[in-house]
Amino acid sequence: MSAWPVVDLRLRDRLRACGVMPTRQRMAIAAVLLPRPCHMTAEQVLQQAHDDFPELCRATVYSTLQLFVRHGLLRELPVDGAATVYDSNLDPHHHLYNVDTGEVSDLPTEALRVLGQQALGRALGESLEVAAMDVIVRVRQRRPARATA
Amino acid sequence: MSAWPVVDLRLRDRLRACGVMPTRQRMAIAAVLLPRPCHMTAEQVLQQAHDDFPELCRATVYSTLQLFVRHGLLRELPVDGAATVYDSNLDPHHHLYNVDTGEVSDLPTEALRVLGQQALGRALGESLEVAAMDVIVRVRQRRPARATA
DNA sequence: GTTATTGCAAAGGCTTTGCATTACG
DNA sequence: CGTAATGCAAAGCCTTTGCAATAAC
Repeated sequence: MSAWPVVDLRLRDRLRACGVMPTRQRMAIAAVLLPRPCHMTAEQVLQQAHDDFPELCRATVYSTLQLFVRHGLLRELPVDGAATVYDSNLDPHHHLYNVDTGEVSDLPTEALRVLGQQALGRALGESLEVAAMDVIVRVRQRRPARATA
Repeated sequence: MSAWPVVDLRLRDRLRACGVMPTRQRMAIAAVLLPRPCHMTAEQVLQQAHDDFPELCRATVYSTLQLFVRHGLLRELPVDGAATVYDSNLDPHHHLYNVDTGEVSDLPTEALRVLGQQALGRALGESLEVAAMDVIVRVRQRRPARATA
C-alpha cells in the first residue's frame, strides 16, 4: 500500500483547483502532460504514462483527456489528421503543423497578429459567442518541383 | 449508352484544366461540390451525388475528394470532429465552426486580418515553406451558466 | 454504504486497402 | 491492348460505450 509513486503536490493541487479529483490514474496522465508545454495524442500519453502506471487503461486515458479539456487543463487542437492532439500550453498562442511529419509546435502570439476579433464577436449577435480561435500554419518540406499523383 | 446525365461543360473543362480526367463519377462529385461554395463531408457528397449516379461507390468518393484536394479543386478543413470537411471555396478566407451543430460557414477575409505571415514565412528558413494557413473561429450557443461534468 | 472512477472488451464511425472488373486512350 | 479508374468487401485506425469490479468519500 506504500508503493505509491512520488507525486507532484503542486500537480495534485492544480487538479483539485480545477475541480478534478486527483486519482492515481489522473495524476499519472497529468504528470505526462501538464508539467511543461507539449502536444500529444492519446496514444502517446498512454505509452508514456505506462512507465509509471502499467495497469493504466486506454479508455481511461481517453476519458481523462476529455475531462481535462472540459476543466480547462488542456486544449484540443484541430490539426487535421487521424488522432486528436492535446496541448498543455494554455497561454494564447498559435500553431505550426508540419504536414509531412505530423509534428506540432507552438508559435508565440506575437508571431502573428489577428485583427478584428472583437468586431467579430459583436457581429455574432446575442445567440452565439466565440468559444475559441485557432490559427494553424501548415508547413511542409520545401520541394523544388511537384510530383503528380 | 445515351442515358448520360446533362453535364456542365465548364465543369468538365475545369477538371481537365486541373489535370483531372473527367470520368462520370468525378463529374457527379464535382457537380455536387464545385458549382458554388460549400462545405461537405464525404458522406454528404455521396448522398447528394447518389441522385444523379446511384451506382457511385463510397470508396470512389473518398479517393476522388483526395484527388480534388491534390489538384487544387478543393480545400480540406481542419475543423475537429469525426469527419473531414471539404470546402469548395478556393478564395482566401477564414471559417466559423459551430461546435454545437458542427456547421461550418465562411468568413470573408476582411473579417479578420492576420499580420506577420510574410515574416513568418521568412523565419521558417530554407527547408520549410508555408503550405496553408487556417483560421478557425469556434463559436457556440451562448449559455448563461455552465454545467459541471 | 453510496457515489465516482476504472478496466475490459466489444462496438462504432470514418477512412483506406487489395483485388478483380470495367472503362478509357 | 495497356493503363487508369471503379466497385466491392474487408480491414484499419481512433474513439466511445456498457457494464462489472474497484476505489473513494
